[in-house]
Amino acid sequence: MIENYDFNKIEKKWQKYWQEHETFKAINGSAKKPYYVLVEFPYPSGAGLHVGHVRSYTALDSLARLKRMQGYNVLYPMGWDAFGAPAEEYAIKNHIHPKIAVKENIHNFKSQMKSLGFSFDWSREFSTTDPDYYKWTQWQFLQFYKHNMAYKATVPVNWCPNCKTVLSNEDAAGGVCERCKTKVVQKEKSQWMLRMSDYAEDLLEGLNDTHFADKVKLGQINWIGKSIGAEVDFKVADSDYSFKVFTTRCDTLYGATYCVLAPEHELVMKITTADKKEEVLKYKEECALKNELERTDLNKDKTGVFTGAYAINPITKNKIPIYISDYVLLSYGTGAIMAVPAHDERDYEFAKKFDIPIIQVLEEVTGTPKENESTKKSIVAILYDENKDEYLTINWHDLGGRLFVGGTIKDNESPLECATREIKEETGYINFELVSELPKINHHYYAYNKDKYFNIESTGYLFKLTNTKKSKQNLDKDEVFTVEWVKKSVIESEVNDELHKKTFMYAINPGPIVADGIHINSGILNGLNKEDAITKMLTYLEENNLGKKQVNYKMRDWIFSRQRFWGEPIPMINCPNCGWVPMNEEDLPLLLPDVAEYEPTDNGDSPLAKITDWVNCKCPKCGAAAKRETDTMPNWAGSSWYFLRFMDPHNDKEFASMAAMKYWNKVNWYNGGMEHTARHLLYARFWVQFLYNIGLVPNKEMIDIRVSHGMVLGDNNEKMSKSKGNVINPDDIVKEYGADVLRVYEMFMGDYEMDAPWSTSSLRGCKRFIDRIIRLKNKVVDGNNYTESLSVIINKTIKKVTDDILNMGYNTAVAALMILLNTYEDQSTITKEDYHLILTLLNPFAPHITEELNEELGYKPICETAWPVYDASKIEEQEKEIGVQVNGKLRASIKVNVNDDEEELKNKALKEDNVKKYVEGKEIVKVIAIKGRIVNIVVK
RNA sequence: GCCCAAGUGGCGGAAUAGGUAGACGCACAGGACUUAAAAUCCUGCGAGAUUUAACCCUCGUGCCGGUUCAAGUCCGGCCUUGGGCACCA
Repeated sequence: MIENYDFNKIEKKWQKYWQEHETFKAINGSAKKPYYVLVEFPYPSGAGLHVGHVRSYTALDSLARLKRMQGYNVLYPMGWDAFGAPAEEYAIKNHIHPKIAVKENIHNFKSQMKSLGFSFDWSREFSTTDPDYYKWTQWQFLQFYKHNMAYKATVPVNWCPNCKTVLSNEDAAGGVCERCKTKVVQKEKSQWMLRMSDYAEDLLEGLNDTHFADKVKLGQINWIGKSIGAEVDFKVADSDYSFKVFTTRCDTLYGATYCVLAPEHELVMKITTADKKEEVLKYKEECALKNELERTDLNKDKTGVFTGAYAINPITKNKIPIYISDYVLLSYGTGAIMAVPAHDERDYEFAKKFDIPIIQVLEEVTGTPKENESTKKSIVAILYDENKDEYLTINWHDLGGRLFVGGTIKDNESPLECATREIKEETGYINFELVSELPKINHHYYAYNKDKYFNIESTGYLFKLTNTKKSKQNLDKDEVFTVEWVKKSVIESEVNDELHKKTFMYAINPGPIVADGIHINSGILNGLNKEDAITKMLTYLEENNLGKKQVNYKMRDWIFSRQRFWGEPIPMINCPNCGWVPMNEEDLPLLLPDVAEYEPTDNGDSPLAKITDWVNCKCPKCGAAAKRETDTMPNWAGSSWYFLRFMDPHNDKEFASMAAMKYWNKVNWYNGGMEHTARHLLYARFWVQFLYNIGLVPNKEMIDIRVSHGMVLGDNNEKMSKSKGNVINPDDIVKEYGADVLRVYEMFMGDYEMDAPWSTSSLRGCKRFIDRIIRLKNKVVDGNNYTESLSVIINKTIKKVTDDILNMGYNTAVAALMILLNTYEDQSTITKEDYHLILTLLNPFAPHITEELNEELGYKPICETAWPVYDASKIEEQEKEIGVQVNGKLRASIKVNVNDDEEELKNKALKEDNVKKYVEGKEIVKVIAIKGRIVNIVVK
């Protein structure tokens, strides 16, 4: 660094100052307004702090510092989410208790964080692995249990037969064991579950009380997976059996041409006819052998078997076949579906394979409906030449562009006859055969030659040319076009008519119609759109006792057991007399034992199961010899409520006092990684809502704003990893460039919410920026006011930086400060106040050097002064330069007063030579003049 | 396959409501200072045509269309990349 500025010394000096003055200590119950800034606490890995951590911690640090200077009592805490697999694996390898490795890692992380000058309130620090903390995690589990929200159930887990261990879904990715690549199998295990699905609707509705980013909300919504639909009763023909199906598309009931039961459905063997028994049994066995991963992996090709039985479609009364297939899951809905192949991807695929009828009951709509339309039926015929890979088109040139053969169906003519006739008449081709009839389309258009609006039902056909022989065309005299064979690409770019475009899409891309439209072949629903038809059908079903409205969710209960050592022990005891008994609350915490072996057991039980003197205990209820639960809690548990503990971290009577939680009220701003916006956030919200319902927290939602940051990638645009050799260690950067430069660079590197690659030369640019800030001191002269000529830009910059920090526009905030610096540098001198201002605005990003320079000016520390307020009246510029366009093209720019009216702007614009050049000799059709923005002159 | 996000100079990225595209920074080039280098300062920097020069002109925000006086921004379709989900009826 330049001159006498040793940034290492300066940074240490101010970090010491903040520590000694408890500058960042949050005070519970302070009269100041509370503001709670939270960034996800890290897992303290052995690799140390990542430059990605620095990005989000700096961003929220700038927010915390700004809010503090605005007079808020800011809580910006930090802690450690230290349970989890890596520490456990390290322990297995080295026979060291994971808590020792965790302690070292925390120490390392903390000193790294301190070197970066984050304004955390370290007095509130804790780790999820502290007994004082996990005591309360266990206590809360007991509350779940006591309110019948925790229960044991047998569920399948991923099991590696080679490692003899239970695998998480992440470790079993792709159906093979992460470590030994052995095929993972499913194994049934009894596990603790939390009744999270009971909260599905609350978790969905609760989103309305939050200000999460839209994409975060969407993630929550998708995970919960609510679908509103109907449960419809289907009778089995010639029997007393019936079954229910769940459907979100009861409007397509007229198109239901078969039913499918899950192979495990209890009705399957009861309805299967004698001749099909063997085949059905065989299929059921095949399915039972597949694990879930295989069942979903094999989704390329549909499989299934006909049961021999038929169901009665409750609305058409038609007999439709009942199949079994593993594409229907027993665990969702009723384990049975009605299949509508015309309007569902999976049903379409299945029907094609098993040759089941496909009935279209909904037409897509193209064009715009108008009043007083005439109706008619017509065709669009696409003729394909396999040899040339080309399609036959009719080019109307300026009259109507490129189209396929089309025409109106005459009386006493079928659509197919019409299509055949039209191809012959319009193009002369006579030898072709039908490939497929395409779905019908409801099309609205305007016919110029007849000056009339039409609403037509168009049927599409795809034909294949068999030979190129032609007869004479038979054309009306207004049919002036050329017949052209063209490639697919030409059609995609030149056929603009919506009807013909869509017909072509159906031809080359056959499949079900899942879009909205209007119903056909649908009795009482004909003419209705999807939404109205669903409503009408629901009413009809309910009135006729055929079914009812039903809501389903994808979200399941939370599997809460892990067969692992390094997690919170689940405080439950299994007594031979009393069954599962919760531990007494006063006996918590249930500590993890101090042992030296952490290998999982051969049967998949947690390593804790081997520690007999830990396992064996007395039943709290009857005193009999009993055994502890040996499973531990998932990593998600401790992180589901840590933000509450930060509000009152040293409380030994409660997990946090109601008074403390009421004071802080909510986490105002919560930042974390994209990968946690779905599950962690959902678990945390579920946990909070439960605590709220039993009266232990003040709000149903304890997090107000949630945003997520982008990753810092390596300079090769790939994720940083040791193996790719693109890892940047923040320590190295702090040592060479200083914490302030690193912080400013990470804020400046790009859009905060997006991934951004590391660039060391860009980092150097930020060093230059800081150096220039230091050198700027040479221009400072006495003066307690802003330099008058700088007033506008100063006030603008205050506004920009303030707004940007509050809206995550960190990169543009830094850019605004660079612009201010450039302007300062153009001056021969600046006042102390000018200088103090830029230091203050830069302080949230570069807190050390700005404090140092500010101290040299003789001001009191920035962290103890108020954030500057801009003067709105000084921001408005009276004079402005705006563009002048002629026919939408920029031709000049003019200086205007912001209050100039339309007439004034027009006059000024027309005085410009270059504007005159384009206007002269032409008629001015229209002038669009918008105050202080733009003038556009339209000429003819 | 479905859902979401993104695609703008050599690069990272700007562009509150559709209103002068390319702010700010990097890299690069030329110049100043220096014996020299580094550092620093000044100038230029989307592509192309034209010109002594300036102005000016044409094109340009992944591709093809559309709406509009005006489109990076809105609408329809397509392509590519990244992320999430995985037969959820």
